[in-house]
Amino acid sequence: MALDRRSGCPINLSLEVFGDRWSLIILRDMIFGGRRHFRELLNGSIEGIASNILADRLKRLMELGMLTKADDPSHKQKAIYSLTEMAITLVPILAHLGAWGRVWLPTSEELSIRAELLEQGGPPMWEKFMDELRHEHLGIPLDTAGPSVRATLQAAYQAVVAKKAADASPAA
Amino acid sequence: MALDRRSGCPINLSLEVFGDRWSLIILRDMIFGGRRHFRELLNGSIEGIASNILADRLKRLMELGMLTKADDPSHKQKAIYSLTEMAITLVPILAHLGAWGRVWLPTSEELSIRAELLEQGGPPMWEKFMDELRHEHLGIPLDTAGPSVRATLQAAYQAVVAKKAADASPAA
DNA sequence: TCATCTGCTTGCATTTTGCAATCAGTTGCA
DNA sequence: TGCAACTGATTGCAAAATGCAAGCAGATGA
Repeated sequence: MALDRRSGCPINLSLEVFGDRWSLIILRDMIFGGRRHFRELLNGSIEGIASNILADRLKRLMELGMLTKADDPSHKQKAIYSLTEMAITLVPILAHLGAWGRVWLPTSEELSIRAELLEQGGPPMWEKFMDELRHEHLGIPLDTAGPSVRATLQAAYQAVVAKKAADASPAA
Repeated sequence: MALDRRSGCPINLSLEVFGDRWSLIILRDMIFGGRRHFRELLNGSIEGIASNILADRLKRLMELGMLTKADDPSHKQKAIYSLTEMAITLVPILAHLGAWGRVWLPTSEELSIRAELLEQGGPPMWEKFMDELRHEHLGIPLDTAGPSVRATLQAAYQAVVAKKAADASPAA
């Protein structure tokens, strides 16, 4: 499935790549959720993607050069999907998208804490995150130390979830 | 037409607002093309939007709070569409989208010059542009002087078109 | 008077989506 | 060895979205 090429406008072409309801959700789950397998993406999706749509989008994203697929040595039927540099450079767009949504839309607190931290971190944090993704997905050596950006975001998410649970049942 | 609310994730909610093939195209034409009327959007769209889709999206964007509609005093049948602050703050996202598309997708030279300038200008230029849009669409006083960002982008576009035409027929 | 323009609707064919069931092969465990 | 669970998908079908062409009533300008 190639691009429609309705026009050569960069915004239009970008929309033709991920201007649908699922492609960016899948990439979001791979980037921020660290998911690499079909089932992880299928069952881990809070939005509830259907398996045929997931299969179709993975195929399409591969054809567009956003993903690659490799055999998982631990299981003959498992496939590992990897982000390409093309997909990794979407991080700033996802950060902006999250920041905008957090301001204007009825987001939930626990799901928007990541967007908030990512916005506060700004371009330096995005760059660090992209380097981590390059390491994970492309095998490029990583020279930064300390906790990963994803782990930091994930910890903040867990903290909000824990706090909300504590608030809901204050009995010790 | 309200949000689906598949989840409270800010990225997901943003996609539910403009994660389709036309909403952002319409906003792009209003923001960068300065279009305010139905027919301008219909006939000026290089991607060729259909009139029923345009009508549906304008209605939806109004319901979502991205646009408002007012009577045009010059013509009893004309309506003027205006961007809200919610839509104006999409400028940085559109800038990133354009920058990403310019790198990774087969854009045309004349249609990507605006994205290039907008990327070079960075956040200061985006802020200036947003102030201009607030002036145009919300009536907020403008204190910056000099040529508008849109005029600058438009002039660059025209220059590329002229250059290409000259290259195609070099005879003086 | 009359062609043109205004925003927008209608009808209909095609495409995309969502949902549930299913598939063939692989694996881990008893 | 047997068998349930898991692997990445595919299939069939209904519902929804999209694309296209035509049309609409009222307003405007010459």
